Amino acid sequence: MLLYNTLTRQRDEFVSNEPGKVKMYTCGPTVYHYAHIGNLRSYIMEDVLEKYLRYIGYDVTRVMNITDVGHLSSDADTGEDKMLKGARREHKTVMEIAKFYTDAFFADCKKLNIKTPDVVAPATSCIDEFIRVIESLLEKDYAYEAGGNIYFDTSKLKQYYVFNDFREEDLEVGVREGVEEDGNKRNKADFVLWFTKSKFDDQELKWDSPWGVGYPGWHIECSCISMKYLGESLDIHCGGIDNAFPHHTNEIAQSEAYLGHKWCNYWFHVHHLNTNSGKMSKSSGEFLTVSLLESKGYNPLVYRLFCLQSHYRKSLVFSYENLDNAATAYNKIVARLLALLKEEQGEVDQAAFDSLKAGFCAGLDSDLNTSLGVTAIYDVLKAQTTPATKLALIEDFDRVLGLDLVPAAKKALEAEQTAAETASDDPFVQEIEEMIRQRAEAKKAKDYAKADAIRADLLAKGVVLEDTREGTKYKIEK
RNA sequence: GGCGCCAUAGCCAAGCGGUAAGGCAGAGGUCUGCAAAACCUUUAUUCCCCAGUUCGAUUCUGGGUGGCGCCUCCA
Repeated sequence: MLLYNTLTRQRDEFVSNEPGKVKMYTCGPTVYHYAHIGNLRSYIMEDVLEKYLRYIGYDVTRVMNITDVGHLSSDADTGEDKMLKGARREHKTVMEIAKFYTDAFFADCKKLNIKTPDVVAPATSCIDEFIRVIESLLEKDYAYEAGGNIYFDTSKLKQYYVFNDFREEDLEVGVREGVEEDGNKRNKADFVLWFTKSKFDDQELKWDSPWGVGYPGWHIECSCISMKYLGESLDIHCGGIDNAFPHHTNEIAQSEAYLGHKWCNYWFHVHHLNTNSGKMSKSSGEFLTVSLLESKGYNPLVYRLFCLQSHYRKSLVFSYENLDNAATAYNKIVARLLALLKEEQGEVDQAAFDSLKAGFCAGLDSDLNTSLGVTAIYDVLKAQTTPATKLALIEDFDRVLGLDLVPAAKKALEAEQTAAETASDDPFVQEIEEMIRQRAEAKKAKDYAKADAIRADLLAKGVVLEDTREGTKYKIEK
């Protein structure tokens, strides 16, 4: 398959280091708050990538970190740790906060059909590895101590800016409000590997190290966790586009300085979900969560479909209008599948199956074009083939798309059957059926005023009527 | 200021040099007393603008314009 690689800035044919196997790393969430649906867009698209690689036969090992320490809110050592800030806000310990939001994150993932990675490692579980790598970087002279902290020396690298053609003199430090420059740095781009000087007395997470009691910098965790579980070479590293610089740039710097060879071949970056007012972030703007969408009556998988209809490398604007659009599309697909389930199934036509499957793969092979993957669903629904073939294909595609389309249709079918079974002895249902009977008589007698009155009466009781060719059907709305 | 991504109908969106997929919404039709649903048909002479390359450009190149992102909180 072709995959856009931020490192080469083009679509490269994907070739794994070891035939048939893929080692994949994902930057996980910082667990001081709920994930918003913009964060989750990245995880959805990465999930599709992982599932597609498995679909085309790769044995994938995927690792994700949980950032539960070490994110400062400013450049210098004066900022507040985000975890601590969250803890203080909610009067809990840092570890309680981390546990709570880690659980919340995976609960959201489950609702969105995002598979949990094979390995999930909290940063706080790998402190020994961080220290070992930092010690090695110091020995190799890639790091230095200043003002009590350990810094990575970016001037020791042949090429530091791998994703962007930045020139150091053009970088503006402190362009954002509240960011101060750290005077301990030898070079503008240097970054902290280990902090020993915490400005806050109640810093809860501290570990002993050769340089004093402290805590790790932000970037070291991803490098170390990846190497701990996936070894010295990585096939694909995923994350949001905003992480390309400085986070991923720094990961490459420290990892390759430590290893002495190339570390990761493909860099997969998902672009942002925006609102009309710009980027959605944890610290500003509208904060949309999966729970919020659910409370407004949306199936979380509708949001997944919304994301899949766009390409991961395009910024996507969220609006309820567009989400409604996706909801209608989702429900229509499920309704068509429900109709297929009720038909005579027939045999699976292998030739049709293979040709439609090839269409689906052609889309995803082309830099994970999920929009074409969704189009493949419609191609199947419109195809001249048996219901069994169509259902088998949609179920097959769903191994990648994760929309639960056939299960949703089966559930609807079951609900219909259960309703039909229990209907006969439910007095409310008997009443409805009696009224429908009276309405049919009124219609026959062309007494439409009475027929409409009965319909209005039923509507008031929450019963919606539909006249179909097979007779009058009703739905009880809750 | 520097660097990068993007621009296709009312909205979302595909398209990778050969004459504009798909979805949602809309319109017309079948069915219907009406409504709803379902099904069928239909909706961009043109892809932000200006040059250039080419037999041919939405696709490539250069220059604009506009939107978004990054430049030590961020997915």
